[in-house]
Amino acid sequence: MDSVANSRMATSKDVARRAGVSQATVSAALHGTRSNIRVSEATRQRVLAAATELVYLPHLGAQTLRRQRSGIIGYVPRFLRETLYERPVPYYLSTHIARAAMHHGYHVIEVNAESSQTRMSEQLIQFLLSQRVEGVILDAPASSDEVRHFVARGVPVVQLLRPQPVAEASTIKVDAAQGLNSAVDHLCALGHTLIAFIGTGGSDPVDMARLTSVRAALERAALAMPDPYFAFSDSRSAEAGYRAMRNLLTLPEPPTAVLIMGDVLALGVLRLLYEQHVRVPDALSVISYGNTFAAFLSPPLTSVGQPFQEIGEQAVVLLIERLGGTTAANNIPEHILLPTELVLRASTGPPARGRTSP
Amino acid sequence: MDSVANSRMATSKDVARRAGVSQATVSAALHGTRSNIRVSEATRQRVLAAATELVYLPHLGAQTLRRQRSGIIGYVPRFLRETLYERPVPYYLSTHIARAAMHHGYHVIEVNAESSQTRMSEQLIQFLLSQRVEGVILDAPASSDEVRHFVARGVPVVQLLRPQPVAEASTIKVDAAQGLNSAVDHLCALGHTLIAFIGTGGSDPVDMARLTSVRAALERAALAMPDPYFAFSDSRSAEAGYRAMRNLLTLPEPPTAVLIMGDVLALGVLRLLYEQHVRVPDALSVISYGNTFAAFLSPPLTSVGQPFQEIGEQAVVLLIERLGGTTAANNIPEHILLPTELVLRASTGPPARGRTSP
DNA sequence: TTGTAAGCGTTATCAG
DNA sequence: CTGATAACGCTTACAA
Repeated sequence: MDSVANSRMATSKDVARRAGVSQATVSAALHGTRSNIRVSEATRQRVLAAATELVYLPHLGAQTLRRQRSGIIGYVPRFLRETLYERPVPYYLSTHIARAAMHHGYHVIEVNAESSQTRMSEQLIQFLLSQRVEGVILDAPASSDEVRHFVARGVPVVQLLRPQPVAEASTIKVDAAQGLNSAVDHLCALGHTLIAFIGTGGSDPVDMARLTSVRAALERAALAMPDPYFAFSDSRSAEAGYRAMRNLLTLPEPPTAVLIMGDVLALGVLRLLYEQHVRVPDALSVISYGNTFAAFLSPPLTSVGQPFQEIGEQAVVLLIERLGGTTAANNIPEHILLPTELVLRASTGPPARGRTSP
Repeated sequence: MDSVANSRMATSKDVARRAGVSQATVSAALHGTRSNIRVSEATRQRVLAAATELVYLPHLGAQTLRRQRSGIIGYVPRFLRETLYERPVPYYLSTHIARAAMHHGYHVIEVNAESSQTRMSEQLIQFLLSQRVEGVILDAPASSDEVRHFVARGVPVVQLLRPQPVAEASTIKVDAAQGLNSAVDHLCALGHTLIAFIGTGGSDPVDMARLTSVRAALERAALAMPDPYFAFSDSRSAEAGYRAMRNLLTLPEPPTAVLIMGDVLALGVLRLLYEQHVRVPDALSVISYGNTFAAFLSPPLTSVGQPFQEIGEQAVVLLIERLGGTTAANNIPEHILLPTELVLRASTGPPARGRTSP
C-alpha cells in the first residue's frame, strides 16, 4: 500500500517541500538537461527521491498550459463500425501510430466513437482541438470540411490512404500498381486465362487507380477480359462481394481466378464459394487487395499487402517534422506514395483442368 | 477560410473582449444553467455569437486545472497485438465505451500501444494518470499491480471479463453458463452424441468456469464424454486450435460436433477442416464461444455471444456512479455478472449418417 | 445581472 | 547553482 492514499495527488510543490528545495528546482531537476538551467547532482538525487516517494506525476493540463504545447497528436480513424470486419484498416494503423509517436516523445489520442449522427463526430473533433493537439492524422476523412476544421486552426494534418483535396494537408497514399501487377503476373504464370475482377465502381480516385492498374496488367499479359468479367459492386461490404461472385459464377465460361479489391469483399466471396462447394484454389483462385486479415481466412488468402507499419510511422514523422517549424516557417505539406506488395498464400493455384463447377 | 488563421487559438478573454463583457460572464454564458450564475438572454446571445465568430474552443488543460476534474476516463485494452484476430474483444468494447461515456458527458482516452517491454505500458498508464483521468476501465488486466497503480492513487477502477483479485475494483464478468448450456442442448437436439471440447487448460477461473459449465451440461444430457474428447491447448491462438482439431480427428470415433472456447481458436479449427475437406456442418458441427467475428467466417459460426454493448455501458455506469461520491463516500466497488446467449448460424446441423471423414 | 480577483500546477525569466 | 515571481486559460467566490 502506498502512503499517498486517495486524497489529492502530489504536486511539484509537495515534491519541493519534501526535498527542501524550490518548485523551480524540482522542475529543472526532473527535466534533466532539457532545461538550460543546471542543478547539482546532489539536489537532483534528492528531488528524484522525493518524487518517487510521493509517486509524483506532473499535471499534463498544467504543463500544456504553461509550455505552449501539449505533446499530443490526434488520430481519427474513419468509418469505424461495430464490427472489425467492416473496416479493419484503422485498427492496424492505430498501434503503429501510437508506437511511433511515443518513440518521438508524443502521445496519441484516438477518437473512437463513430456514429451516423455527425454531431457526435464534431464533438470528438472538438475534443481533440480542446486538448490542443499539435497535429492530427486523419484516416480517409469523410469530407474536406473535416480536414479544414484543423487546418483552419493551424493544426497540421496528415491524411492517409484516401485523402481529400486540401492543399494544406500532407498525404500518405499507397501505390496499388506493383502489387496488382504481381498479382496478375502470378495468376498468368499459374496458367489462368479467365480472370475476373470484383471492386467498387464509383469515381473515387483510389478505386479508379486500382482498376486501371489491373486493366493495364491484364493487357500487358495479352489477357484483356471482356466486360462481364468486371463486377462492380455498390459497396465494400461482404454482402456485395457475395452477390458479385454469385453473378460471376453464372457466366457461360466462369473465371478460374478472381481479383477482389478488398478483404471485406473477399469475406463475402469466400462465403458464397463455401456454400456452393467451390474449392479454393482447386476450382477457383482468389487474390484480395488489402492484406488486413487475409492471412486468417480459410484458406489463407494470397493478398496485395499495404505497408501499415510504414504508413503509421511515416504519418508520425511527417507530422512531427512540421511541428518543428516555429510559426508558418517550413510548414509545407508533403506527399508520400508507398509501394504495395504481393503476399503469397494458399488461395492461388493452377486452374482446374476440366469444368469448374461442382 | 476562417479569419482566425493559424496564430494562437482564441481564448475566453478574446471572446469576452469581443462581446464586450467580462471573462467571468463568458464562462457563465457558455456553461448555461450548470453555473449558478445567471446571465441575461441578451448578453448570452452576444457571447455565443462572439464565441462562434472566433471559433472559440475551451482549453481542456486549463479547465481541468481549475475545476478539479478532467471529465476523462481511461480505457486500457489488454493483449492488443498487431493483428485484430489475436484479441478481438477490446476493439468491440472500445466504441461502446466511448459512446456511453460521451452520453454521460465524459470523454475516453484509450491507451493503444502494447508491447512486450513493460516499460512502454507503464508510460501509457502514467499518461492516463497525468491526464488526471477520473476513473479507468481495464480489460483483463495483466497483473494486479496494474490495477493497484490506479487504486493506490484513488482512481476508481472497473475490471472487465478477466479481473484480477483487487478488492477496491469493481468488476464486470459474463456468465458462460446459460450460453454454453444452450449450445450443448442445441447439439443434443440435433442428435449429436459425440461432442468434443477445445479450450485452454490452465487454472484461470474464467476458463475453468467455462469447462465446468460444459461438463455439467453434457452430464445433464447424459452425454459425459471421455477424456480424449477434451482438447486443452496451451494458448488461445489459431495455431493451437488447428493442432487441437487435428488431434481430435484422429480419434477412433471422431466427434460429430465441437465446442471451441474462443473465436480465435475456431479460426484455426476452420482452417484445418478446410484443408482436410471436412465440411461444416455436414460432416462436423462447430460452435464457438465469444461471438466476436464468428458471423463473418465461412460458414458463419453458431456462437455463444457476449453482450459487448452492455459490458461497455455498464462499465461506464459503474465508474461514473463512483465519481459522484465526493471523497471516499459511497465509493464501494460493485460486481456485475452479465448473461451470455447462443446465436444460431450456419455451422451447426444434424450429424452425418455414415462415417464422418472425407 | 455582471465585474473583479484569486488560484488551480507548471515552467520560464530574472535576480541572487 | 538556486529561489522568487509571473503567467499560461479557465472558473468561482465575492463584491458591486
